[in-house]
Amino acid sequence: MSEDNAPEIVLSLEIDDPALADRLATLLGSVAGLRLAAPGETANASVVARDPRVMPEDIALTQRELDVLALMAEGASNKLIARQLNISVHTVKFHVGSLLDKLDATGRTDAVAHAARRGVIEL
Amino acid sequence: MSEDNAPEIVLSLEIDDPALADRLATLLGSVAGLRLAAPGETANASVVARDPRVMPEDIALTQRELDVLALMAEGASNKLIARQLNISVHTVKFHVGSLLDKLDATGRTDAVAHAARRGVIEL
DNA sequence: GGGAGGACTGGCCACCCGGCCAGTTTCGCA
DNA sequence: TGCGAAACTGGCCGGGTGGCCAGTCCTCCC
Repeated sequence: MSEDNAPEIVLSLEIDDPALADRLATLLGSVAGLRLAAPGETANASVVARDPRVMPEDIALTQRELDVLALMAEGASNKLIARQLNISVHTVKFHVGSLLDKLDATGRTDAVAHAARRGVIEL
Repeated sequence: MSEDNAPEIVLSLEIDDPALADRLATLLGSVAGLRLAAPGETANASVVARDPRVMPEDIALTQRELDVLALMAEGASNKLIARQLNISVHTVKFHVGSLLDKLDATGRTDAVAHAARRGVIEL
C-alpha cells in the first residue's frame, strides 16, 4: 500500500439473496472509510453469502468422514489416509464410498470439488 | 423469514491481512443492524480477503491443459474427458501428467485442489 | 533448410480406486 | 431390555489411473 491519507476499503458483494444483498449494500454504503466496488473493480475484500437454500445446513458427515475428506482434499491416497488415521485401507474406502454417496459425487476428485463448493471443507 | 423485529445480519471475517481485518472489524462493528459473528457462530455472510501475494500469477497452462483441468474438476474420468475433447485416453493422460507436474500435485484430486486454491479454476 | 522445442498420440504395466459381498460393535430409543 | 440404525472392518475384483517408453507433427527461430 502506498497511500496513507484515505485508504478507503473497497468491498465487493457476492450475495445470492437479493434482499440480503440490498440490506448489506445500504448498511455498508453509509460506512465512512469503506465503499462498495464498482462492477469489475478489484476489491480489498468480498462479502460472500451463498444461497442458504442450496445448502440445507452442513451435510450430515460423521467425524471420521470429515477426517477422510480433509485428507482427500490434500491429495492423500487411501493408503496414506489409512496410515494417518490408524485404520485399514478397506475402512478408508468404506468412508470414501459414503462420502461419494452423501456428496453425490462420481469419484474422490468430484467429492472434494462438491465439498469445497458447499463449504464443507476449505481448500 | 419468520422474524420481523430485529433481523440482525451476522457477518464473519476471513481476512488474511491482520491490519485489514482489524480495520474492517472496527468499521463493521459500529454499524447498526449488523454485527460480527462469534467464533464458530453461523453467519449470514462472510467477508473474504485472501492474501494476494500467495498467487504468483497464473501458471503457464496450455489451452488443452485448461480443457482437461476443467473437466477433471467436474469429476470426469480420463475416458470421459477423451470423448469430450475428441482425443485419445492416452493423450488425456499425457495432459494430466503435465498438469500434475506444473501444479506440483500428486494426483488428479490434488491437482484440482491446487488449481482451485490459486484461482486457476473456479469450483 | 535445418535444428530445437513443445503439443500431441500410442503401447505397456504396476498400482490405486470404487463397488460388491459379508460381518462385528456401538449407540440411541422405544 | 430388546431392537434397529449406523459406524466400522475386511476380502475380492473389474476397471481406472499414473509413470515409463517411443514416435509424429507443427511452429518458431537461427
